Amino acid sequence: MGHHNMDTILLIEDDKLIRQMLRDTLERKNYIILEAMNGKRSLEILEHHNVNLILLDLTLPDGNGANFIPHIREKTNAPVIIVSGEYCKDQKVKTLNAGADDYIEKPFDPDLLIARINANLRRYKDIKPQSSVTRDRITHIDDQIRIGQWLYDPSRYQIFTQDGTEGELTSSEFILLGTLIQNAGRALKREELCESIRRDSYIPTPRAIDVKITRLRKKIGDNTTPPKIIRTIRGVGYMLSEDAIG
Amino acid sequence: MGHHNMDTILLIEDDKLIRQMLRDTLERKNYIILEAMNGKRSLEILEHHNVNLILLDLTLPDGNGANFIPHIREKTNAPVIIVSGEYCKDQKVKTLNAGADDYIEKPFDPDLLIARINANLRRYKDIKPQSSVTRDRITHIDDQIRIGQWLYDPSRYQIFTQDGTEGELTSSEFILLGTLIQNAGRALKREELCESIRRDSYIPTPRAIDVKITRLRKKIGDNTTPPKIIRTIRGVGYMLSEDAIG
DNA sequence: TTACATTATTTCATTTGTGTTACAATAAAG
DNA sequence: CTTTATTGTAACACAAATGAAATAATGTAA
Repeated sequence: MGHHNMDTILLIEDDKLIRQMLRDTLERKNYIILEAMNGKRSLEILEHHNVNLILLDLTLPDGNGANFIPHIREKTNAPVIIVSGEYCKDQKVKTLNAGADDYIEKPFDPDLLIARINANLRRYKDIKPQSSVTRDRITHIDDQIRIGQWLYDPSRYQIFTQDGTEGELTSSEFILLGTLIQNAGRALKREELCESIRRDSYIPTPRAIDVKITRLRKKIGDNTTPPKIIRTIRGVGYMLSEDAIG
Repeated sequence: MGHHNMDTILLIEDDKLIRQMLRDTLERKNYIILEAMNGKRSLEILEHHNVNLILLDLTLPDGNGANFIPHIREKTNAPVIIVSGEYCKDQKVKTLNAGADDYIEKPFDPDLLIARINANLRRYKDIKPQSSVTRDRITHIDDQIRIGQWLYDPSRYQIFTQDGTEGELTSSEFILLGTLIQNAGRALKREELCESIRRDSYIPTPRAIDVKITRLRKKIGDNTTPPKIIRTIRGVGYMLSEDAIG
């Protein structure tokens, strides 16, 4: 995909006009832009997207921007460039110590900003060759599928044995199993599995998946040690064995 | 940490004012917004980011929006909602056939738009388990890669021999190997390797890498003296031999 | 060769990750 | 509303992985 320079920049800036100005400037240089009007939101965005560089305003409605740097660092190592309203040497030192990578004052020359951004991106890439996580396409199950000694029946939201005996999966266990089946032979992280069973406005902790997996294993009879159908991928999550389906 | 509803919406719309209006409306509902002013750029953005839903204007500078649907579908299965300037039944049918999921006309009621968006997101999630972007340091190697006599399989977080025998790498050994593969032919400093496997808030001593390398060499069968696959670069660190991969 | 520096390997206490149960919170059913 | 089923968290036991330290082996320079 040889588009060079398609890096993503997250703008954390409360002033809408400045955001818009920055967006215009940077989009002209072919960057992909994400905007956050405050610190809290920026963290939420980082939870969902890989960004290559962050422009961080110091005066945010929910606190001094510098205070967010540690939280940003928990989520990404992308370079953080501070955009400060007025020059203040103490503050500069303080923010750089806090983990910022560069510091630039308003008003700034657009070309200078671009230059700084490029320099930081270059440095970042030298240290960490890293790109966005790939996302496999997942197909919908519409036919019955054999899973172990069971038949997974999407139309009835339940599993059955050959002789018609009905399983006892709850709906979320059924969905979880479906997700595993759709991705058989691929290790799924707890977070991915969480997504598949989450109810609106509530996301369980990753450990809740362990409990569900335990129950699921028991109900489908995956009782060898270690389990053969739903395998544990230590440090990652779980994977349905390809041998188990058909 | 309930970030529910933190879905990402890609706006494909040439009119800046409408883009801005949509952004305002949707950001108020906590969606993350990406903007593309034309079809070509939208495809580039999709190359880099996972989006949950797409709002597609039909009148774009580089062609009718409907023509982009197949290209969008090559990159994502996220629902596409057409935003049309004027109502035209033929066009509606045509775009829905082309793969759009919903159709809404300008001018539209913001609440209606939100309702349609939510409905489509819900439907999409019923079908596809959605993995949020994760930030772990797992390699982004997409395909299996030969390494020595092994096959490095990112989807299973494990290495395998030609005949399917499974390796015994731990997840961090697997990640370490991935880092070496990504940088094959380049000597990596211990500090760099530390980075790739470090757990949150803990940085091991560089010597810990030696131990991991020893274990890794043993497990991949790199047992010549000196080792040929993972070579020691004295005074620097380690380097994966380019001959070993393919 | 020796003397020194760097890396390899083993050991083992510590840390981390997972399986499981019990229970509380929540949703569903009567 | 009460009862029941489902669900997720907390707690604990256990297993695996990890890395610091000690020791052995190897490379390097003189």
